[in-house]
Amino acid sequence: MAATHRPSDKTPRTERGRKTLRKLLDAAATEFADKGFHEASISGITRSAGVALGTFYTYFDSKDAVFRALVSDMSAGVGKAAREALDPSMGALEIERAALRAFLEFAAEHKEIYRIIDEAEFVDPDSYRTHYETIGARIEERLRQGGDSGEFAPGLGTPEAWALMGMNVFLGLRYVIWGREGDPDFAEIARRANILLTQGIGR
Amino acid sequence: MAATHRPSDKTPRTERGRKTLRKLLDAAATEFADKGFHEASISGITRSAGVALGTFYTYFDSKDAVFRALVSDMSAGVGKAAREALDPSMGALEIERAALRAFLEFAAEHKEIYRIIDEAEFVDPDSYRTHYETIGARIEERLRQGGDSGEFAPGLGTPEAWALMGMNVFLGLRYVIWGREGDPDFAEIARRANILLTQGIGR
DNA sequence: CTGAAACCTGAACCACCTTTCAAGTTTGTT
DNA sequence: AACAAACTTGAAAGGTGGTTCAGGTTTCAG
Repeated sequence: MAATHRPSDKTPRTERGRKTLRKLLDAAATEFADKGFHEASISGITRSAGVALGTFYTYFDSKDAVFRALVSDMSAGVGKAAREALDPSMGALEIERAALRAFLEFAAEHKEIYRIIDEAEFVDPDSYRTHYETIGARIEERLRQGGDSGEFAPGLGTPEAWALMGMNVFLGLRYVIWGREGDPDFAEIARRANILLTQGIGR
Repeated sequence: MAATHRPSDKTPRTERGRKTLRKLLDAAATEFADKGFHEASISGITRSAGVALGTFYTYFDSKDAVFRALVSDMSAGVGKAAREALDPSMGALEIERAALRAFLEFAAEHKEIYRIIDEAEFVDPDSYRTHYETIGARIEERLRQGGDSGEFAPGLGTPEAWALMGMNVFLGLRYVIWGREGDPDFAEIARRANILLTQGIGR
């Protein structure tokens, strides 16, 4: 049990190697997003990468290993996108609205990434949990700062952070992944979520 | 494509048959929860149910079929638990607190159910989507009634319902599935979520 | 230029599992 | 009791696809 996942250094040493590795990672992202982990096949990946089957094992120890590599790449990508959309000069509330909007837009542009991270719950539970715990901690920190600055109520903590994260994820699921004709746009969704956040649903 | 899933009536006609079907469903729930859909095997299910391999196919057309049957069973179970915890005599806000608390308690008692429903996103996307859309519609209806009675703000709709559902699901993930030593209890979580809901996070 | 390391190739190996089926047993009805 | 329908059995068919490997090609430091 408790697979150790030592890196088992397969880092390429030549330019050709780095090119091939990149082709394999890109092909794997598409293949996993299209078919899901189990329906995806190594031979599909290598075919679409334009290399022979055996080449795959020059760079990865297994099908699981390439999936893990992909998840950690992508989880980092989400964090980066969020950081770039936020500006410390904004007010705390404004930050939350911008974060949700950035998240929705990012998800819309990278639906494939989201399917892969979701499937990590089953293929690589540790990365999945780490992914959400990292984001949750970041939100919690923002709530705390908002409390310090007097914009938010004091005493907000983990439960509020996870509630907010869940809100955002489910709004993404409904309006990005399952979006329908006639749905409000992302800015409108972010605005309504923000109202809910400020005032609650009471009258 | 667009698999039709006709029921293909394999309903048992004798007492013995009904017993066997139940044993298979229970065994399947455990097997899928323990190992996930793809690692689970029919032979594992039949072994733990104490019947021969071939018997499985008297009751289900395929591995997918038993999974679908399980998801729809369990989705119904969640709905039933919620309905039983709610009483129309409660106020609208109180209903939301009771609903979250009932949900958390149900999840705690049926962790296996949640892993299975999550995996339906990949194994049987239609059931997965139907599951959340049904619950979302139910929440939306409650919000609307709260609006009519004057307890909630008017004009609450789908976005608010999905936000609330996401809140609940993620609180369940964090405090039920990934609960830690020293976490607040479910009543406390429901209370804090309720405050967030009434007053928002503003001061 | 040259040799060793890095990289590539694809057929074959192999472990695993879903599904089928023909033959036997049990149940319930007439 | 007698018979048909329901149910059970487990061996084996049939497929799939991850992984290995021995031999060939390319790269690059010295």
